[in-house]
Amino acid sequence: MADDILHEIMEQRLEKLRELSAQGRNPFEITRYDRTHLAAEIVERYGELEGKTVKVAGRIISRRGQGKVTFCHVEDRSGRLQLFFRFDDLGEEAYGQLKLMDIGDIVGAEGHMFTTRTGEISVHVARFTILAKSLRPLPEKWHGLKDVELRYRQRYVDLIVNPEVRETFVMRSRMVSAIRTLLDGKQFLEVETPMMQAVPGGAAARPFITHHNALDIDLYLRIAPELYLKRLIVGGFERVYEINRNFRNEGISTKHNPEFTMIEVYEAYANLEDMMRLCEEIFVAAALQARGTLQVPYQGATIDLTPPWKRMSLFEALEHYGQVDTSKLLDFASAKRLCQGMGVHVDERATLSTLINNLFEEFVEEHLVQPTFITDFPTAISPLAKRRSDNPEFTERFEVFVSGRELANAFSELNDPIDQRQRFEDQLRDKAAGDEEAHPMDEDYVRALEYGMPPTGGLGIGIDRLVMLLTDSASIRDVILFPQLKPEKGEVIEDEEA
RNA sequence: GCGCCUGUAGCUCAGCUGGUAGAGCAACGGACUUUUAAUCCGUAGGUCUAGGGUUCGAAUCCCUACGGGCGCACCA
Repeated sequence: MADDILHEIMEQRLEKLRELSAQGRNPFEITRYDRTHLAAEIVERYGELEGKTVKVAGRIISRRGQGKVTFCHVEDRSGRLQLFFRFDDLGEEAYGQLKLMDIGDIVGAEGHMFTTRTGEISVHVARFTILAKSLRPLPEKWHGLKDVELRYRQRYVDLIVNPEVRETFVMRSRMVSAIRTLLDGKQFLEVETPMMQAVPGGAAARPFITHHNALDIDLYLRIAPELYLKRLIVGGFERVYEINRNFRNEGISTKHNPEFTMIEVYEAYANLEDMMRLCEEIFVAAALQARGTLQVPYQGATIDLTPPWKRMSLFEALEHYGQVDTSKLLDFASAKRLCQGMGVHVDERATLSTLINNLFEEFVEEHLVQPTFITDFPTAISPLAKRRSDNPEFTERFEVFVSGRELANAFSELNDPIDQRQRFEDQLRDKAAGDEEAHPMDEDYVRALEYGMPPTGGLGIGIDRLVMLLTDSASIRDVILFPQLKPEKGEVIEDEEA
């Protein structure tokens, strides 16, 4: 806050800034600096650069002064490099400038390449310029920034001082890029569909509500792009995908952030089998990009992503791991009795879906460490999936579990408009019975299906969870740059309208 | 929403059954012309998250609030 009393350290640094300005060297007036090399390039190509002059720029992250000679490390996006300053070379005035430079400052330096006595590749600085003054002290170099609250709130500091954090987000970006490359190569089209929707569909979740003033209507932040992407299949795109945020107004945990990133892929003339192969391919592409191997360490275990992955139906899994009598799981009343009989928690708001989910979490999930397709979900909990032709009580659907966690969900898409309308109506009955997350009716979506949608396979993968897996991160907050936290004091905007 | 843990200097942490706050790093001053967690000497730095209470006396014990972590519930 501007009215806070400035701390002593900041006051000292402001004084240095004033001194620089007085010398006509106000760093904040500088607009560019021409680098010749990045730090990592220099180290890599030292053989040809030795003795040559280079210009580098970055943040000063350490300093070892030794009287008439000073060593610093400067860090740019590629890595770090040592700078060597010597009184005899720089002269009194330039060497004296070092007094005005602090750890954290952004500096440009020019000089020839050499190796110090201890063998470190360094720039023998002939000229340097402070390009931006850092007024706040950085956390300590040795222990870094550990306070998780500060790490999430001030991610910029976390990124400066904790290199593995930077590495995680670089890997995230490269994984997403690898997925795009894979899909683009298969002639999928990346599209963008509405974030603000009048009917929040495509998943079972509570939405965020927002308001459009000019139209004077409430809109919902999307909980999934699914129904719009399938409209595009109707429209003839045949292969589409979207990588973007979904918003769900639910609890926050190590596995849940209110906004999270999903990829959804739809392919016409493809079915569940095709989605299984595509899912495996996407995981493989991301893993090879991020780790260069399909044997990935996760929280002490080793996950083998080599296809083909294990397959097991939902009910097989319940019978196998929990000795659950799955014949009782086709309607709510008997499922409820079964759960009560087995001592499994039955919430007041429980639905058939949540009961099956509870049983699954209780008995099965923890066992699914290696990647596994769980298939054949009941139709009652899969309102957008096509029925199995051999048993209409079940759908052609799978979810992927790795390390006890759901990472993907896919089905052969329901393209029969008559059945789809019926399923929505069933959902409306659930809603009337108190299921807040029952899928709403979407008349326009049914209308789209009435024009005819080819048989289509669809796949959704939670990108954040995939990144967690491939970066060995325990919390979703470690793979989201700015995870949702309660606002800091003074950060809440007071409602000034009315 | 519930339970457990947690909040001390810019950062990382000590501070025992209550006696009014300490280290390392960072900072500031000094020495040091190839260091790398540089070293050595010196200096400064705190409404102990906030507000109540108990007490002669509270960072410490109690209550409340706020923030954060983990687990549960909800969900992906």
